[in-house]
Amino acid sequence: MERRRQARGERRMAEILDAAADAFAELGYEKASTNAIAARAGISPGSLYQFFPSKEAVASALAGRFVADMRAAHGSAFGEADVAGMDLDELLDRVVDPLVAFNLANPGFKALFARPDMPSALAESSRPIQAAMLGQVESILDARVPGLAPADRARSARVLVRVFQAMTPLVAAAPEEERPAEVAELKRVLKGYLTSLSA
Amino acid sequence: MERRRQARGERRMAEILDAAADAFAELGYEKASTNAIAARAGISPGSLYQFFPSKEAVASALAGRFVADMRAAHGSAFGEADVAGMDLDELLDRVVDPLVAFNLANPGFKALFARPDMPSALAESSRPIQAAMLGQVESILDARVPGLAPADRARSARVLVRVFQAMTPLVAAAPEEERPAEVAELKRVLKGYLTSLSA
DNA sequence: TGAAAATGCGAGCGACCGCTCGTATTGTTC
DNA sequence: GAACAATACGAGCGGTCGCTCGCATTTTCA
Repeated sequence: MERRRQARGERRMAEILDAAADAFAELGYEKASTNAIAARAGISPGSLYQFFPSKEAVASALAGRFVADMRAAHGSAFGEADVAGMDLDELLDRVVDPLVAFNLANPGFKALFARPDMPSALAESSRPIQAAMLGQVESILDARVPGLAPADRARSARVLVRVFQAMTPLVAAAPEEERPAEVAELKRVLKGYLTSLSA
Repeated sequence: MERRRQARGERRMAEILDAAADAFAELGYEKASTNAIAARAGISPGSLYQFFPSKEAVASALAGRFVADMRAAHGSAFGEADVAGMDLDELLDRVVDPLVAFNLANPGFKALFARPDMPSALAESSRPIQAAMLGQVESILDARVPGLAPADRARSARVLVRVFQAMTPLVAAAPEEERPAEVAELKRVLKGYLTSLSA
């Protein structure tokens, strides 16, 4: 079902995803109309549909690109060093800072991944990264809190991811000089919870 | 600008708010159309607009009713007893349990309050709820952590409310037998953060 | 009892949505 | 350069949305 793409077409697709990320960030998924996305990309509505069969497909492709970008930029920082022995503050710095930076650098990201009411195909696209993040967090938990039962570990991982997702918009919305303080609070929440788990 | 209402009109307004709460809970704010709300209330679209000038006004009135209901049901538990001297676990029980119960008993509530990404129109309508919650939490913080600077206190209140908002859907989505465990995790997060603030 | 006010109706307006289609242009292949 | 695929256009389709308006019915009150 794949059609032959020209180099120009590949470029167009990237431009469309850029425009979609912009529009999603500024307007949210629902209010970012396909015509508006096309206009931001400097093309006609019809041209958008030369490359993506639906609005959902655009979002899905954008989600895929976010996943790839995140893996490329920060994937290694997640699970490589000796998590078990590291100072808790340092561990939090190593995990939280790159993720916060990615969220700030990609404002459209949260519109696609931090939503409770997502279109089904969109939820499907975001499942890999959700699962990956949960898995990484679970492996960290496994190293830091060895006595945890699997069900409790899974639940705690969900809690940690959820707290991060909830706090990130607070960080992004804060004026720039307030951000370090907001990030510190995010880490404080996570640290308090992790400390409580170890006790 | 107020018009004279008959008793029937007051009843209708309550029915419309009931229908709106239903529709918001089931469909979310955006997809709950005013015609659908009117249909659920058993009236015509025109009749709905006899009582509310816009969809946002319906949401705003519903938010107001939620605040009143919450105050009536659990308001006393929030700020009356000696918050300062109370055991932290007991304080959390007294604050969290009624709020969780209210959320579970009023499924439409989370569409107005516990939604991480709030459209601007909705944000305005739900501000009374947010303001009420922040104020209560700030007064508790004032009693429990007296050394906190006003700006830090406000920030911490935002963090606590945000965490609660983020965790509540997790509680609501969990199967009934899992809920106590999820609530316990919610309290654990809040306790860890509060403990960290006092240190 | 009769006029005025409040309540009730529902077809439909104007705006916008995701998306299509006929057609024109550009690029590739031989 | 001819044949064909890929790219580009934009008016407009079918549909939904929040909301209106002309008009019928019920209630209030003098």
